[in-house]
Amino acid sequence: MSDTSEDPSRPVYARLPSDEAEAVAMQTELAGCVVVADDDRPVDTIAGLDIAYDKHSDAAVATAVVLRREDRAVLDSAVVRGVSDFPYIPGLLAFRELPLLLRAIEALAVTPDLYVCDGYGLTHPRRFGLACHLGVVLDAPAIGVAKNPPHLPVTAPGPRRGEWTAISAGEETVGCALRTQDGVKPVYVSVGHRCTLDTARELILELAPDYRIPEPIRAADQLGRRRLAEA
DNA sequence: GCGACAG
DNA sequence: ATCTTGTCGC
Repeated sequence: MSDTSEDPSRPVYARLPSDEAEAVAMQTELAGCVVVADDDRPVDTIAGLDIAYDKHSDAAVATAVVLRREDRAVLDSAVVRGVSDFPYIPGLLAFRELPLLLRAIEALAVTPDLYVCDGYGLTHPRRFGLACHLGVVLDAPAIGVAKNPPHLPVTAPGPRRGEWTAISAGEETVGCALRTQDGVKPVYVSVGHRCTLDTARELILELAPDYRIPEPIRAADQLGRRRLAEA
């Protein structure tokens, strides 16, 4: 069902910003587009996204894996090899990863109801992490799940699966630390676009029944490393 | 006040 | 992200 005849629907990435200042300006402007509210449509399919990098070459493999929420079965997946044209700069991860992730998403045959990104959503210095950027560009529900905490005061949640604490920046709540398994380090969940933090937190917990990392991201991560090791 | 910030 | 084995525990 993918029609590649035309897609001027990505003005944001007609070109990458030429320097940090421009990137920051883009984020600051786009941050106003983020919607923090749940859609009416139910979430039945979720896509996990990730990028694996080769150790010595500049090769990168972006993966998108769509899982059925009901049983977390894999419904579809896409892999795309490429190179990042932007370096990793704290706070500007989206400019490094989004182009490749979008290509992987385009290669999917199934359009997921929601995307789960590896990294921050609103838990970002300018409230516009990778998950927000992806969500706004696709105008789709998105959630960010990071393995490391932001430089904000974070109170450790209780030791049991499901326990969590809110993460605030000033007066606003920008995310939460969520314990997805008993006794493991928490993951940091934040809204990317078109969903609420409560929904994001509940969904991520539901999607992580056996491991610390939620299944969508875990599946994408594993697929990426496999394909990187193969060819 | 300055600097620290996902992958 | 990536470099890296065995080992402790359920």
